[in-house]
Amino acid sequence: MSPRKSDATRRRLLDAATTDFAAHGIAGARVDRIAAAAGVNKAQLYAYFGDKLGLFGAVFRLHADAVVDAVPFTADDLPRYAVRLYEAAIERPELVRLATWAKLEGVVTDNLVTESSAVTVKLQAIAEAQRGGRVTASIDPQDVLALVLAMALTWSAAGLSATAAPDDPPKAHTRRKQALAQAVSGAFRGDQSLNG
Amino acid sequence: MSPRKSDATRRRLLDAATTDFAAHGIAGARVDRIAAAAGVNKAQLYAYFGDKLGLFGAVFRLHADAVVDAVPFTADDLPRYAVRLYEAAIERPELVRLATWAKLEGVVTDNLVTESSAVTVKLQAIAEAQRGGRVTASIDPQDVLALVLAMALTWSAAGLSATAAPDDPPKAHTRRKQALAQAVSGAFRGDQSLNG
DNA sequence: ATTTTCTAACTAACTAGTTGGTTGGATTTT
DNA sequence: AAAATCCAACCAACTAGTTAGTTAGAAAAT
Repeated sequence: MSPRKSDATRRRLLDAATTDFAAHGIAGARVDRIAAAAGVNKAQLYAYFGDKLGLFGAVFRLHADAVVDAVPFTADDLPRYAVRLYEAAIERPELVRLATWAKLEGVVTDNLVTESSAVTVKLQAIAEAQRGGRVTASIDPQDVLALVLAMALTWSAAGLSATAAPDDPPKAHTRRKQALAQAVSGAFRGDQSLNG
Repeated sequence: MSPRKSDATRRRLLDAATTDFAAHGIAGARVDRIAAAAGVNKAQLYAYFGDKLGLFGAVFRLHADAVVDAVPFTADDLPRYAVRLYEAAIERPELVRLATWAKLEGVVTDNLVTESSAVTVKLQAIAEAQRGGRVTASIDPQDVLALVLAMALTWSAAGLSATAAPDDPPKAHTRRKQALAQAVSGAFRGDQSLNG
């Protein structure tokens, strides 16, 4: 039951694959490059993960779980959730890049962040916050979540605007986080009626 | 001075390239496939556009111009601008896909929608609306524009949520557009003080 | 001794980009 | 007007290198 050597090999492959898939996408990633970076023979890669897409799937699941575990959802405080997401997307941009590529390359049918079981919980929490008047009830929970996500990832690798980097001046981060919090706060405010 | 035959060839190449680049990205696109789809010999493609990246650049510029021409910017009515963008992104999703891929594949240094000269005009219009109290002054014009863009493209090919399609039920489009307009309206409202 | 983990070498198909030459219509020459 | 010349547009076939995926067997662990 000691940690088998193959587990370390697997791990090294996943790390190298994360880097390569995040940098180049599925079509652009190179199996040889991944194997070389991991210091693992290519045949091992195929033994563990079946094929290139299987490897991508493993990488994707790994990081999706990490983000869900790391960023707690607070339906009663959406601005805070948005800011947490902003920070996570900057510190570890891999998942956003992987997800964006997966979507563009069509390896998922429709939505991918929105289809996991963790999303159901979030939607229910939003609905509850709406009943309590803490989030506007005139926007569907699905759209609330989608918009918060989009706003939080405005400056991420998925966004079309300038991408934020960890080494940006602290003032820039603060400015964006305040803008984000204020915008999210105003967008879903529950105690007033607005017409579009 | 009659329209030269080569113009039609060029056009067919650009059309085919748009489809292929939008569908598969730069690395995923295939020069042979594009030439075949256009009914044009591959050597012509290289004669006209230099190389694969040159072709991508031509395709990208073509669609970027089309969108800037088609979607007028109204700083005094950001919700309306957002809804117009939502509609444009659904009717012709090519540009969003092309831009997203360009950003992911790193063919642009930092920002790409944000670096054109058309953006300067928009930023100035936002600043003016802020001075008039029609847009909140506590968010930098750059961030206002970035957030509006991100919100409008929430359900586009670039977003991580479910992608909207032209043949979605009209009710779904209406629901999303209302949600978008309300959220944008609340996010940048100028006549009240909100703390993040 | 036997199962598991690893590896070098291989293949068949595919890739972006090039070459050398052909076509058909317009311009110039006779 | 007929023949010679010109030229942009066109194309089949090729090159040189890369690609995902496989195989048969060595090394190591149990």
